[in-house]
Amino acid sequence: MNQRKILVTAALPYANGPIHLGHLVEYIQTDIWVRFQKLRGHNCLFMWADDTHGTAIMIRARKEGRSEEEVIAEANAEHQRDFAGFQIQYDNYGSTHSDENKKLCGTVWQAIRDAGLVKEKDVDQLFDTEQGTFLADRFVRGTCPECQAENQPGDNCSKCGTTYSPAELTNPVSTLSGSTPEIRTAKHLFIELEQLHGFLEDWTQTGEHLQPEVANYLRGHFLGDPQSTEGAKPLRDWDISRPAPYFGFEIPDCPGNYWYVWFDAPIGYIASTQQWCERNGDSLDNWWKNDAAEIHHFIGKDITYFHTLFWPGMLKSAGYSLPTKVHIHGFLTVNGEKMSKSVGTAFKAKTYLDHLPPSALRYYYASKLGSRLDDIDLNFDEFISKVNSDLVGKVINLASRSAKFVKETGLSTNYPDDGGLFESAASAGDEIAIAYENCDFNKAMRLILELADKANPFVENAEPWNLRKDPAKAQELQDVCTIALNLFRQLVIYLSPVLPDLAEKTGELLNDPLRHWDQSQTPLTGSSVAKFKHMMKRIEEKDVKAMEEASKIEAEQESTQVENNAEKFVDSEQPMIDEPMTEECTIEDFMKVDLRVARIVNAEHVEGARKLLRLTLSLGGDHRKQVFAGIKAAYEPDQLVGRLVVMVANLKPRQMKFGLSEGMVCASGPGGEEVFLLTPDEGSKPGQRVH
RNA sequence: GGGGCUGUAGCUCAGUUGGUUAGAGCAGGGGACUCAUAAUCCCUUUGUCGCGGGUUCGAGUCCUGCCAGCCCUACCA
Repeated sequence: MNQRKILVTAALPYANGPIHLGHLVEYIQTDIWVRFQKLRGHNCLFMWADDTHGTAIMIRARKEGRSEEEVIAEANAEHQRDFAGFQIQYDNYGSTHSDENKKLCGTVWQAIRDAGLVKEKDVDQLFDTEQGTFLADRFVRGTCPECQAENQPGDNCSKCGTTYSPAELTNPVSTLSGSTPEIRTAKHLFIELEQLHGFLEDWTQTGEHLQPEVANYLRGHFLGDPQSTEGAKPLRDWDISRPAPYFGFEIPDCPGNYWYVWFDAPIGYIASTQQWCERNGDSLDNWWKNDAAEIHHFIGKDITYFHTLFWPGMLKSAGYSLPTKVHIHGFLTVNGEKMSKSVGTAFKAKTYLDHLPPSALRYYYASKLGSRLDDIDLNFDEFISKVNSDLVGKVINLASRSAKFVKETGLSTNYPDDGGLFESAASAGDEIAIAYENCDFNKAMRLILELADKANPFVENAEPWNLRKDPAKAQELQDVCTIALNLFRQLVIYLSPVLPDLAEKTGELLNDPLRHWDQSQTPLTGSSVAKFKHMMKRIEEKDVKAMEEASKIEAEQESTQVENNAEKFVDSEQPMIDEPMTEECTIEDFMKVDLRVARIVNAEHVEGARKLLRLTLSLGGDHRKQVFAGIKAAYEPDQLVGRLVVMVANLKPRQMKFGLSEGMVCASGPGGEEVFLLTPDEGSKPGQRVH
């Protein structure tokens, strides 16, 4: 067999959230396919990375008060932890926020420029003045201009279905700050994809690279049919830039503008490969500019057009290899329903692993996954019965019912006559391999289980438990068990892309590691047999219930947080109207004000004062400040003693009627009873400066 | 609104270029066995192939209309 060079990618997980069982459909599918190719002896690489750019990450970092780099580093670690937990094995895990990626983006960009595909257009977009950012549609809500329904999303009305641009909304509100955004015009860069129409028509419609329903979808929706009466439809220009602020890479020849996340994300596939090449002394062109190397992308149907139109267009323009195949899968439903975070059916990878073994899900997905785009359903009753009856009851049962009879003797030195069982299972290998190759994993599993269904009756008829009672039949007993264990081993080799763990344990049991598909074609003889240990536990309903329960609790906790956030979003605009924004100041201006954390060590009423309390503030050590604060109506002195506040420490002391005030305590609110002191978060210490 | 995909036994699905009485696993029923993680083996019940038209000697399979579900609908991802 010729050794193929195969480069595989899965969609890049977005660094803004945890991995859940829906993601894992794809990642497990990809991993199985990669493991299968490696098992067949091909030179196969799985190149992967986190997708790190875009508004969502930027907003999240702001909310959490840390840098984007911190957010994505944490996500990266969590993601890789989850993948390890599910035995997903990749050759490199990079990040789209890497030097390699930045450079490659520049190269691809230049090529696209040189090809004359880039043009500039002005775009009207809503701008959140409070957050200082342009708003993507999903960060805007407002009243539908058509039917007046309130609180509608930025792109179309959920009541009447009208589509519009966010700028057309009546009373638009930014969901980030609750403020009213204004329309601003900004320059955007576009790629004129239509110039590549002919190429994309050819590439998508050859039938080689895409599943037929995907090709139909693209033709029906984007490309049009040149043969039809309506003819081809022009492809729209692709808006490839975002004005600052944006978390991403700044476009070198267009300062102040950044590549849209979907531009740099797929280039991350190449960047990840480059990291691998540098580590392993290989050249990038060997993989991405080499007709002898195949490139396979695994993605979900939601990101079809990025990978089947824009991406091939980019690759073509930049002179890289085009995808050999884009494998597109459907979504996961849970017990027949769409996954839902709020109901708690979007099970996190970690939650699953806390209660259930990874192999079970890997096998269950494999038994459901086909080469088409149908959604697959995770039904827990079926999950339990499939794993238990197929794997434990049928496959592993072969070993557990025969291994201990040959623990002393090992396997027979010559493979006995098994009535052609091994031979016919060996020849079924080709069909199973084809099913794997075509991503028809469900078919592969069906074929393998058919073999198991033939192996068990063999043991049944041979009755090794009776043979062992008669010392004269020792040889026969060893032969029967040699056959049973070889049939078992053969099944495990076929299953090993799905169940690497089982393959490992089987290798140990029979003292012969399973490394290559071809080992399924020759019986193993004369090998010693180790003491049999359970290779996989039956799934118990209580474990599934425990996981469901844990997930529900997580969902409830999160939804409380979301509600709290939602309240912020309906905030009144009144404060901003009452006190409009002051003029811009520089960082230097700000730094003149020395804000410090202080502890109120004493608070008392001031005789004769209507509004003031006398506070004694400690900045640590002997540093004390006396401050008269106009908060008498809002706070009782007793409530204040001991708590931390923020004060202006270098304010010029001011002689007041009742004494010298040596600073100010920070508070918000219009005054009177509505005064709210600022409180530093736990952990801050008196005397620390606020930056 | 437009488009894609799906609809076969209680459940999950196979059904190749249209060709005899439509299949498998699980679940259900009956029996056997006891080596094995209450595992295994044998036998067995179940279908208006979403609905209605059409093409054909013949349709689960092709065409068409309808119904239902899922998904997509480009400066949203």
